[in-house]
Amino acid sequence: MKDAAPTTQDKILQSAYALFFKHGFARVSVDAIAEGANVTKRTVYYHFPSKDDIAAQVLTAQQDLMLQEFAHWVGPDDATPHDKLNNLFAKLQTWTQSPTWLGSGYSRLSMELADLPGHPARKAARTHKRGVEDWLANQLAAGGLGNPGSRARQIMILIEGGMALALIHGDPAYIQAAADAAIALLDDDKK
Amino acid sequence: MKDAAPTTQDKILQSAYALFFKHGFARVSVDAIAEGANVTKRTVYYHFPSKDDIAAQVLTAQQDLMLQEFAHWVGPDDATPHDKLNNLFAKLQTWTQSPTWLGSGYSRLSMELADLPGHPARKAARTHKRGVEDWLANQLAAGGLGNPGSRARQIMILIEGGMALALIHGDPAYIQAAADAAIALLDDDKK
DNA sequence: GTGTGTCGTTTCACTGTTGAGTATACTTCG
DNA sequence: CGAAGTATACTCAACAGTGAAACGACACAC
Repeated sequence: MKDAAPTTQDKILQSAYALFFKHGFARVSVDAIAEGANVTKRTVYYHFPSKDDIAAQVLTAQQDLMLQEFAHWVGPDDATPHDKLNNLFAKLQTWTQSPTWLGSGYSRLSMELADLPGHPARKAARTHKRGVEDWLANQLAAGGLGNPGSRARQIMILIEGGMALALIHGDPAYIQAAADAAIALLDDDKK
Repeated sequence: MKDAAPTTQDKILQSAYALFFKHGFARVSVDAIAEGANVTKRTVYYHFPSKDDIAAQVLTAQQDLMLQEFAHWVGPDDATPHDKLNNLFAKLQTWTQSPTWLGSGYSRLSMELADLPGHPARKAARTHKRGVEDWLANQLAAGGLGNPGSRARQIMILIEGGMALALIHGDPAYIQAAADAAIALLDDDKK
């Protein structure tokens, strides 16, 4: 197992990941990241040019993992879009009910840095969200559905809104409501 | 015109509003709030016990204004739910296209303070979102629709998700997609 | 109407802490 | 040796919050 000896870079990214996703960007210090990685701040600055850059790299590093996770969530490739959506939202609801869940890290960082559209972490978040939307559209297209692009976008909106309101109210019922809406839209032949 | 002499408290709240909604909570200093209100920091602390409390009062003060704004957006009381929704989303899209628009301040503050569910600003945000959802349900019920509660919740989710993704991508098309979904759900008799 | 006290408000000047980022020296390993 | 990586110790700025004094308007006395 290679994991027994993670590189210093990885240790830093892992520490930063945990802290950023818990407390956000501004309220995490580079000292705290260093401490979590068991190195000094100077070492952090040897591997990364700035705190902003660390945030961007954290998000980028998570991207593939998240897509794999989603792919796992929808279940077997040959399931119907209907079943895939149900599976996806069921897993999403489980996830949001975890006591350590604090929303989507990408969305949270984007909102915290709303006034800085050029921030590297913002770009990473955009790439991630677009990647998920595209992947979702492919899933729907593979299931033979019409308008996979606009359907995928609507599902993204429902997921995003559901997570946001579930977080704000601390109530997973918003995920269920989003799931219901997604299924209803899927069954709607007019679109 | 009484507005010519706003109280010191109001000046502080107004300054804090502008800064919090632009830069978020953590990246705004009490010194900056004071400067924007043309008072010293000590004066700020005379009127408010803490920075956290200022945030909460800013959100609370905006609450009624936002509801009035929404009421204005949906148009005449006797319009059909269909028309009201169309009006609402059209105005929402116009709003999000303003160059100074940076998302919902309530959502952004909630996300920034995700790890602090007991924070006074979080409570103010919950109250606000719940208020909008209830108002929306009343609008739908007044239009004679079934299941106004669950429909209102789905519309809230679409608004929330649409705004989040419009902000992340800088693309108002997400509001349009949310509007399409909302109308489709409204026309869907099964629900 | 001038003097004096008082109370609500505001300011000046300050504390102690923490922040991002850096100059430089040490270590370790090929 | 030399280069990559890590640590010590530092700079300088910004931060939330505070102590104590000054201001200003109004009240009451004479």
